[in-house]
Amino acid sequence: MRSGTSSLMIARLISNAGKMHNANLKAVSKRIKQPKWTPAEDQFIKDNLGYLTDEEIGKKLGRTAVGVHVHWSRDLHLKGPSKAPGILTAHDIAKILQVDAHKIAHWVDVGFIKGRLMAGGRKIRLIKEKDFYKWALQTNNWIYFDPSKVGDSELAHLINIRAKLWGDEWWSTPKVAKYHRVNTKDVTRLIADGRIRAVQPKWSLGGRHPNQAWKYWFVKKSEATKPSLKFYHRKGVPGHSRIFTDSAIAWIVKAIDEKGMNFTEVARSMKLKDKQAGSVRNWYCRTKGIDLSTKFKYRGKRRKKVTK
DNA sequence: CGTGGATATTTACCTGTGAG
DNA sequence: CTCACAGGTAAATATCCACG
Repeated sequence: MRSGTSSLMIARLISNAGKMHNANLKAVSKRIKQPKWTPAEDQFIKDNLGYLTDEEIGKKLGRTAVGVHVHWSRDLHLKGPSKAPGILTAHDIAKILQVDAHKIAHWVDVGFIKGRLMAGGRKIRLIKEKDFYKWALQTNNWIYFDPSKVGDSELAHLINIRAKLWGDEWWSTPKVAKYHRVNTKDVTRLIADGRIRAVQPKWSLGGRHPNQAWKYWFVKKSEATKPSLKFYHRKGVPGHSRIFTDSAIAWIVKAIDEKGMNFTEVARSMKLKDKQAGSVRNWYCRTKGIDLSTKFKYRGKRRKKVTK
C-alpha cells in the first residue's frame, strides 16, 4: 500500500520533470537514490530522539532533518518526545496536580523534580512518569500540592494508599490557627519559639521566586493537635491568645512584686529568651491592671536605673 | 511574649510567542 | 494551527521586623 503510493508519487514527479529546471531534476533523482535505513541508524534515532534535534541526528547520519523526521514518525511509528508513552511535560504535571505550570517548570529546572529539557529551541521539560510518581508519592512533597486534588486516577489511587499509611496531613498556619481558634500570628510565633515543629518548602512554592525573603510554614496535623499544645484565652482581650498558663502569670507577679526581680530576670527564670522580657512585662501589666503603653516606658526606665 | 505595619509571596488568571 | 511555556498583573494574605 505504502510502496504503491510512493511509486505513484515518483512517477508523477518524473512526468512533471520535463517542466522543471535542471537543478530540480537533479534533486529528484538524488532523493530516489537515498540509501535504505539500516537497523543501526534506526537504533541511533531511538536512542537520541528528544536528546538531539532532527537536524543533529541528520548530521550524524548524513541525512537531512526532514528525512530523519519522516523516518521516525512515518516508518518507525515513534511518537514525538513530548508525547512518548511514559513521558510527561511540565504542563501535563501541572494539570494532574491542579497547580500553575510555572511551578512545575521551576521545580524541574532546579532539580527538585527529576527531568530534562527536550532538544530544540523550546524549553520543553520532559519528565519520566515513573520519576514523577515517585516524587508525588513522597509525603514530604505534599506541602507543594494538595494530594487530594490529584486528577490522574492511577496516581490518585496510589496517593490514597500512601495517605492512609501515613495517617497524617500537612496543615498551613491559618488552618492550625482556625483549629485552635487563635490568630495565624499566634501560630507563627510559637513556630518561631520552637514550640510547634514546622517545615518550610526548600523551593519556591509559587515557582517564580528563587530567592525568597520568607516562606510559608507547614505543620503536621499530628503536631498541630498534640495535647501539649494549648493556647490560652483571656476574657476582655478579644482575638488575643497567650501561651502563659495561670501559674506562669502568678509567678511573674510574685517575682516582680515580692522578689523585686526585673523583667529580664523573670524571663530567664522561666527559661525564656531575654528579648521575651517585654512579654513578661505585658502580662504583668495586664494582670495588675496597669496601662500597657504609658506605664511600661516609665517602669522600664526606672527599673534599669534601680538595677544598675 | 504580643502585635501593627511593611513587604514579599502566592494565587489565579490572562496574553504573547515561537517551534514544530 | 496547536501546544508548552514565559511573562504580566491584581488581589489576598503570610511572614518577618521592630518595638512596646
